Amino acid sequence: MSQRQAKATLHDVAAKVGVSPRTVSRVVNDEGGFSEKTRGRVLAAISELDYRPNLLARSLVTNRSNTLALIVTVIDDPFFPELAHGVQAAARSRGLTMYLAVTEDRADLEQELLSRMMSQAIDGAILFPASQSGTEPLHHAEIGLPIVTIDIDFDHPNTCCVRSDLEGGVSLAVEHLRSRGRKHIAMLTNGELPLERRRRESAFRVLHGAGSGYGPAVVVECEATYDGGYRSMQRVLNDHPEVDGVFAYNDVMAIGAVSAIKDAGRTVPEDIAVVGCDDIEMSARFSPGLTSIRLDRERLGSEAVSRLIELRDTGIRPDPVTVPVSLVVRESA
Amino acid sequence: MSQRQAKATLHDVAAKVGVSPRTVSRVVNDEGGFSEKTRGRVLAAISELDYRPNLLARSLVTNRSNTLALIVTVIDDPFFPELAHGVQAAARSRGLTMYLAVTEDRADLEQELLSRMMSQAIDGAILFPASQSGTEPLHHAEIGLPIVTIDIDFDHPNTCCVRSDLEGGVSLAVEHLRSRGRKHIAMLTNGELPLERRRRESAFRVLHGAGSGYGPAVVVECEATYDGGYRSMQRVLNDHPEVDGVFAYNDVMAIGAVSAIKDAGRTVPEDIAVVGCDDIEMSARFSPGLTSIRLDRERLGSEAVSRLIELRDTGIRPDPVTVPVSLVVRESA
DNA sequence: TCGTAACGCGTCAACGTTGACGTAGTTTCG
DNA sequence: CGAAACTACGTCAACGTTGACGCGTTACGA
Repeated sequence: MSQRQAKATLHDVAAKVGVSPRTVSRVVNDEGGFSEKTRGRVLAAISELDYRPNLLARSLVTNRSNTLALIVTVIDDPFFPELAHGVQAAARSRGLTMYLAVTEDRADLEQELLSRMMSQAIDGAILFPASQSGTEPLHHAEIGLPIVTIDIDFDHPNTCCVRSDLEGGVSLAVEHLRSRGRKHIAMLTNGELPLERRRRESAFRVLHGAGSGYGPAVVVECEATYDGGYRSMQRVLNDHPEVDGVFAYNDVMAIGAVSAIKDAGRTVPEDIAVVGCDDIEMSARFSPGLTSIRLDRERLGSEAVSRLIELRDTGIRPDPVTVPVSLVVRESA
Repeated sequence: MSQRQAKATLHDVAAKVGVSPRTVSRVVNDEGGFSEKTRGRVLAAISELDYRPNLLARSLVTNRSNTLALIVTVIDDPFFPELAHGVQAAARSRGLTMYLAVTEDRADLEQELLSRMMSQAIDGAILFPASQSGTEPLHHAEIGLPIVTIDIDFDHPNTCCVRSDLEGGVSLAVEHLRSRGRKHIAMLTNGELPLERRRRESAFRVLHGAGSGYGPAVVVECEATYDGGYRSMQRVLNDHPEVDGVFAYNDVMAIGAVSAIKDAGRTVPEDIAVVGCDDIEMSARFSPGLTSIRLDRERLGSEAVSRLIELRDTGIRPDPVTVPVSLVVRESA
């Protein structure tokens, strides 16, 4: 038997003070239009009854909840928790609460989450789209859920994109590897990702492919996990023994690759130099320290949040941004 | 100018079909009380108008949202994402959606989140309490938010606790270290944690303290981070050179400790054996592989979710559970 | 044949809040 | 001194849904 005392409402407070609920509402929202004396009495009653506004009812009428959601594919990859930090900080500084939701990289789950958020008057979503998600998120954008996507531009009015300069990252990585005397660079990438994300692959091919004086470009696709990196590195070692430099799609894969290289009895960076991407915290602690392309999570987070708010408030598509990346040199390359 | 077409409501569907909104509602919720013919026409209209129920309005009247929140202190520590997996799986299998929220171990943020969830008719929260959170969560439980806590028992009617057998874990770890011939075991623990979590410290002192034939027990408090583990291990190396075994509060700290040991020019496990706790995924990949006390996230997740639902539906406090732990032996001890 | 139950549906109020608007009473100012 | 503006409220409907209840038809068993 839970002795849950019924929650106090505006009416209860109003009755206690002897004013109308509307006046209490005005005090709660600090709208003005009440005397100082009334304000005092209302506030007293509020704290006495432990009144808390029902955000549900409020959202029902205002169609706004001051809540945003960050929807990511996985949280195993430490990059996403770190991104969540950035988003949370930006959201809080603007008075918004952030919820985090995980799609497990499944389009149906993504769909379901977006749908749910729409009908819960979540103000908007920052979405890292699932591999197979296609254009379904657009449907929600069309119906009115403002969506800011990360890295992938959906090119839709109620949508906006915040990207990292991944092509720039590819250049930084490849040029760094060259400056270390590497001639044969392989790229470990993620084949399940949507076309947009393949831009870095193109960038790599341009830099390092046939006709560049280097190459040919070795590009291996694999899952964006430690195991994926490990196995695809094994393949590279086997099929392309000439490779002396590796650029991985992300740090988790890079760490897997380093393990594979070590397990094959070769050394990093002497035999093969490795550069990752994301610069997750762990990379600095890994041994050897991982050289990586750093993505600026703070900046990504704040740009995404501010664009989401703009989208919500004006309905006008903000300009997309490209956040610069940087090279962090450690021992692995 | 976003061309957001107004969302369709029950009324719109009803008007289109020529029945009352109440009947449409019955079809949507599959309550029965309508003919097969009506059902068909309603469903047709629903898909034609792309009607989606407004969960907000529904929750306002039913006081239920089929949404639960997992509130954790941090997401940097990989244990929490892994726990989130367990909870998400359990929640989904019961038709609930999980949101994840982060308190950054701040009591005020925790407070705010709970408060927000209450007024958004979130069905309940699975809470990993912040260090300093005191008894404030109880306040929310009192007003009606079902809360399942992890590891820490608040002992309140509208609350329930799901624990790991951490004392058992301490025994497993200490006995394993002894079986490896270790005589002088240090424990790295987290001083900021609430009293309940200190139980493992007591367990350790009993097992290894004065009078046990071993000891004296060396217990060092530090932050539950990599750096915390690193620095406190440095202190141990300095102040207690006789120490040949270490049990850390969690794997992240253990990994920091291993790094400190290596940097001091000593070896793991030869000079000092290290056992962690949690058995996060990374521990298997770390070199040397970390021996650790494995907490069962799947089980924790499903126990927590089922208890939360029981609490919500019956209002009766379910029995608390203690989930067993196990020892995973790798190279570090 | 009639009473009764089941079916299929409608009506109405309520959930707790805010937007739009109205209205006394007071102040301001030309 | 009268019109206008302002202050401090109150009233009412609406947001979109569901719970409680009612009512006319049909079906069925005695």
